[in-house]
Amino acid sequence: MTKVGFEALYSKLNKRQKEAVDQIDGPVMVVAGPGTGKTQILAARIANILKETDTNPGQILCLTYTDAGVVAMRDRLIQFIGPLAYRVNIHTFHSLCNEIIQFNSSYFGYKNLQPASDLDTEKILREIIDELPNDSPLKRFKGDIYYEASDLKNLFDILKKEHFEIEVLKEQAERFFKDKEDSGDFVYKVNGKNFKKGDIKHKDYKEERLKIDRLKASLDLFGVFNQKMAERRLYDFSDMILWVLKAFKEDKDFLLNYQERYLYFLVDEFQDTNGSQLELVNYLAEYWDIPNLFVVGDEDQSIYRFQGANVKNIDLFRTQYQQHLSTTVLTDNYRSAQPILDASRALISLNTERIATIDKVLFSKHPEFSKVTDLPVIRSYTNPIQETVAVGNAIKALHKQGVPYKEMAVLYRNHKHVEDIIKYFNTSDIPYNSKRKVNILTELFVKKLMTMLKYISAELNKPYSGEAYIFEILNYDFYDIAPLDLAKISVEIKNKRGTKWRDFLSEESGGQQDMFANQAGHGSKVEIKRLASDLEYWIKEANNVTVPQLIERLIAKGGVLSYVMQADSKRWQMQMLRTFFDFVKEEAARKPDLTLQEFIETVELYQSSEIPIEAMQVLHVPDSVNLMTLHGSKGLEFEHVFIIRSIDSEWIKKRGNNRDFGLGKILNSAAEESDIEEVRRLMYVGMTRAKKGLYMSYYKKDLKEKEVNKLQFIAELEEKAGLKEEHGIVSDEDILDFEMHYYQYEATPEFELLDHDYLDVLLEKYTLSATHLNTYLKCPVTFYFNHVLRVPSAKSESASFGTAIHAALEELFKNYSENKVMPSVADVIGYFDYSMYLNRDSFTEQGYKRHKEHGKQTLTKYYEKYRSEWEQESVYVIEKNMAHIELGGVPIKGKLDKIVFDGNDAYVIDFKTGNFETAVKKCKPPKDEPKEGHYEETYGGDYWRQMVFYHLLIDNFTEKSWQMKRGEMNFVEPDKHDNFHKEVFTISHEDVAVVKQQIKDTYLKIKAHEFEKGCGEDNCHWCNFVKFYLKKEVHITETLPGSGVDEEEGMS
DNA sequence: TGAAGACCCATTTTT
DNA sequence: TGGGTCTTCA
Repeated sequence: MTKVGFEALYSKLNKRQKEAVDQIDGPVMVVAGPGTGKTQILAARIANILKETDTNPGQILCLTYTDAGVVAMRDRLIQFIGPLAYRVNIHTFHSLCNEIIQFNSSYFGYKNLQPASDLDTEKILREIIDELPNDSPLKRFKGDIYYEASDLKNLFDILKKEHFEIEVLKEQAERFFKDKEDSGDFVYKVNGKNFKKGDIKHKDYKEERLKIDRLKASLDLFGVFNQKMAERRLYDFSDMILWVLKAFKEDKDFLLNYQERYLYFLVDEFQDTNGSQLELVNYLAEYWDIPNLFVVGDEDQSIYRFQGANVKNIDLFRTQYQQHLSTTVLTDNYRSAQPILDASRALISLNTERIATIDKVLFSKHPEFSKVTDLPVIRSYTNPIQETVAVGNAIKALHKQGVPYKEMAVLYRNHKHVEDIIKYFNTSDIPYNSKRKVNILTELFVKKLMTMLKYISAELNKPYSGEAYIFEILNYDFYDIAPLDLAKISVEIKNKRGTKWRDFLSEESGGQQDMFANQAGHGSKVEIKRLASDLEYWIKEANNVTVPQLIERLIAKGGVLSYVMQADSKRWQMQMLRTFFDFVKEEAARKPDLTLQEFIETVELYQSSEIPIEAMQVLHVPDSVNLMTLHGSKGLEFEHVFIIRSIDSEWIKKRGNNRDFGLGKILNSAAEESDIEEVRRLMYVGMTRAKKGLYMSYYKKDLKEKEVNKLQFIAELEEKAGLKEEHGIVSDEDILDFEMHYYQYEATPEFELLDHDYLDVLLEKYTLSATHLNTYLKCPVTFYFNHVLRVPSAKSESASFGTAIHAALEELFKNYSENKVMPSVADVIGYFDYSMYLNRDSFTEQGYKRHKEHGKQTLTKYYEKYRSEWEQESVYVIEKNMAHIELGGVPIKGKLDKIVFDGNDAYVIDFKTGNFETAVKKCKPPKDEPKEGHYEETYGGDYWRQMVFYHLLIDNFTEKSWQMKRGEMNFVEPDKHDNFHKEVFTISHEDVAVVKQQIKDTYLKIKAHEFEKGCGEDNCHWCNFVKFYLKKEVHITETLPGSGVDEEEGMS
């Protein structure tokens, strides 16, 4: 190892760099353009201080924003001063604050403060919202959650990002609104148009008011939130600088402790929330009349405003220390060719959010690239596929010329922009590095583990309650069991009524019986035995060990680990496994007596709250092309840089999106220009990553042939930097070749059915019902698994809730017709509670409480609304079973909730739980010219069909000569405005004819075993099952969309 | 012409 | 969920 020392490295600095380093006293600001060596300056400055003064290294505090920055800083410093570098305090702002909090936690009033997880925060917010008064706009009952998810997100964002502003701005905001309203020039933005108070409609005005009200409510929440966090000895990362600042303000001794500790402060750029980092540094430095402060930064590269970074910080700093400040501008660029620097400067000069007096004209000083004269390239392509293929081809060509892959990068605005490129790289074997965060909870692999845990937990709590999971687990590729054998077993089990999967499996593993010796393949049998004994082992172990231990055994004992070791993407699978296990351990550390059930509920809470558990998916291939977002590229450099998908609408988002209507957005509703400047800086950062070759591209028409606008910065570059756009052309052959691979992914799932003779036997006595008909029309694959193989399925919370409501109503009417006395509300709620109790195992503890409360309220309102109506009805039947009915050779059956009679005239009533708004489209008949693939328009809505089906049942019911006059869907739950709804159906001849035909067609198709083609919907449980589990290979980024449990409609 | 309905789409990232 | 945009209907 060559020994490097200060002198040697110092001599390599240029004049301006030396200037910045040499002045060792007083505040210094270094404005450094890209590629000018910021880290080197920081390191050299520290080295110089140590050389020129008798300062102890421990008295120097160097602050940066990221951990990566700390590492880079330390490495650089080692080159200058060797091991001494370890004695210099290099911190991130956060780690410094963390240290202060930990060290002084008693000052903050709490011992053993812990950082809060996102879930803690979520839980606290839920609690707060639960405590809000019922008329609060934040608390609206929606389904089974007591708040609007988007509100929660907004709150969360406000709390996280803006809580500095809040205290100050709360008052400001209110004054702002009041003044504006009073003066009449409050400009409301509604549907993208501006309105003044005079010409705004009442409705729009109200919407705007609502936003303000919500905002105010959320501001009030903030105080409560902080208090609750403190009670639990938790702190949010975004909280902690606030806490420390407060401590500095209040306690001068506390401050003194830190001021005496450090003599020099060096800051690597402020990336903070509205000046808090600057404020923190000021507090530390205020001890000295002329502080030894050294700050480096580039206002043109400030691209993290969304996370708090503010261009104004650097300006603020300058004005603050004006008097003694010496400013150095670094203009010697050691990275890029001159044409790249010129072009990027031409672009960034258009920004106004810059330090007015400093115009950084950069000069290329790179020994090799400064000689390069090639201009940056702008290319347009006809469509995105052309662009993808062209970029891929260009990369291949460069590699052929000897450019290593790792010296090339593809930069883009959003992650989704790179998906095509990845497909292209995969098909043409170009190695690439892509670093992105993946939520492991949505990954197939983790979902499989979770299902196994759910099975174990269910069986542990109540034997046989996990039946619904077994079929799925048996199909996992952790074990080598043939799907067809499983299908057969499934049917056999169903035929032997009362037999449970678990019993069957343990018999198999015990080897006492050989049920399927002749049918199932021998290989499958061995594997089934293995899995069966594993499952029993885990269930037994679950009683004796902690959750992390159980999961450890799940991984080690079963097929999981060996599967991972053999998988193509070992590294990624292991990474997921590790992240998942770390998470388990963390949860267990938080709550030492964690039960499996609790752990599962926690994970489900993460999922429902959309809080990710992230693993960094790093495909580390040594020499490979770098794919990253423009944000991710900050601080890096590559010989050749491709900036793709330069489309205006993709880069510059329209403001006022629904994700947050935080203070910033409302107060700056006119600040669109600064948005554009931020994105222009992003482009600038991207461009200045290139050393030698810079290629920017866009496409003219999207895949729907719609014209798109190119990025305005491209036009600016043409105008201001004199770059010429060229049209890129790709050969048809290349395009075709790529498209072939591209569409391969879209293939519909297919799988192997049981043999036809066997299916015939199964379907011999098949009778069609309305529910079955609906299921088949929607998705034959689901029909096959649910109604032919009859795989046990778990009942969802909402389905069980529906059952309980139905049971309560049934009991009500039964009692009334038998005793002629209307049961009281309390009675009805009693019936409901009893049914809930019977079904309590399909609820979580909280869900059970919530649904019970919701049911109580709903039934009370419903009862009050309809009681008098019910008392008018004299003759009716409840839960009428209609079987052995034949319709043109098709056996049909059904169970009707309630039929009210007037002589032979029958009025059919069906009770529906669930959201009225979403049910409306289910009540519509088919259209004459349906849109391709549109379910309701093609076949009509499920509820409509159900009613027509009932009509057919009654018409063909030979025992009685009833006539169905009317059908009615009665919605038990009111809509948002608390109105109850009935959907009344008068069934026409045409309706009857249509459904008759559907029944016949469907019956024939069932008899002909047409089950292979599913609906292919993203959230279809069984289509996903076929797609992901019956196919025995796993793609790295493949995730399983939708949840494992399907939504039940509660149709009876 | 305006209202109502259907449909599509939901950054960037650090601690 | 909820806004913007495009389509359909009165």
